[in-house]
Amino acid sequence: MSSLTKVIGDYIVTLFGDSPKSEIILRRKDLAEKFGCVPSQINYVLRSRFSPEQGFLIQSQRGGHGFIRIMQLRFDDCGEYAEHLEDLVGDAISEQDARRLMVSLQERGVISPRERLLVEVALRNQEEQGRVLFDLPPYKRDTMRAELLRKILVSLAMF
Amino acid sequence: MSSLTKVIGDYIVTLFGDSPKSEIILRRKDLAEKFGCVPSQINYVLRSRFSPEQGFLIQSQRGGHGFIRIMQLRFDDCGEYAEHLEDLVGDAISEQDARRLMVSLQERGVISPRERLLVEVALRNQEEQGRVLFDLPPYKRDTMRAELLRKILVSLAMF
DNA sequence: AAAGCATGGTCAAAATAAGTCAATAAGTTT
DNA sequence: AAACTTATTGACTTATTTTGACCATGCTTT
Repeated sequence: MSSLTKVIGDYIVTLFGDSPKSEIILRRKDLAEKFGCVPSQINYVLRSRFSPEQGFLIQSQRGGHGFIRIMQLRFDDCGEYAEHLEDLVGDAISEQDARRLMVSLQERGVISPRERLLVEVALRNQEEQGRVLFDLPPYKRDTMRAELLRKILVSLAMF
Repeated sequence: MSSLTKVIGDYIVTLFGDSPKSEIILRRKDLAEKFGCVPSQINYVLRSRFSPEQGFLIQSQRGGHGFIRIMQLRFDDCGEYAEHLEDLVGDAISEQDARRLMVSLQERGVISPRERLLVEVALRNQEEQGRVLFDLPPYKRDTMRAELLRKILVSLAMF
């Protein structure tokens, strides 16, 4: 039993396959018509299968000549590496270990210096807000750090 | 199947490309005639595609020998550019506006697609935690989003 | 200086198309 | 079968483009 969501998701994936391009453009209305569903179902498909966490970026425009553009930023066979990274980060990670990991990833060319800077800024920001705004205990901050780091690394796990 | 607005916008961009100058001058009436539209459509193109947020400044003059001058903003040093970015983000920014800004920055080559992906993941993570974990009101989330985005963009601008 | 013509600006309506949200429904897991 | 997760729907909201009527401004010619 295949859900409509899966069918539509698979169809979108084939659109990527047809050309070597890593970007496709759709009309929400047309897609909905093609699969005989309400337009908002397309939003659900996109939200559940083509999120940034899954390596896709979406850009859309409403109104006249509206469109939905989906960009794929990820190789398909990097699942193993992503899993490995998830293991490395784990459920909780200290500030120090996080930094060590980032340094190592940068040295191995997995991420660029700018990307590392970006991640560090994001982590520090979260850390500071957790401490100052919500007075979170250290362990909670470690798990939240791990969560953010995992999401970021998995989404970047390509190349 | 491009909108007229996009066609005209693209045409204007080619005008910049033709000369090394960072400034062009045109006649609203002539442009409207060239593309077979009402003159006010040109105003719409300018408002929607050549705003200060998108790196352009516009001067115009009515009457006899009226004209429209479009200037491309350029920044001489990183600090200035960082300041500009901070202004663009402001104290609070919606999810949509943040995404629009990222798209525009990526299209202008200020950030790479990977960097944009990374920022989106970080923003979405913060958004979700603010909503689910702390039940923050929308405005608070907008200010926190602005804070994170400002930190990230400024740090990248300095790099 | 006034009148007239040549430009550009503003605003709002109409047409079009996408997004959100919450109520159900349908599957899955325990 | 209860609880939980995932999928489906549709009413309502928001955004973009196109068009046109009306307004403002600045040369040019009297």
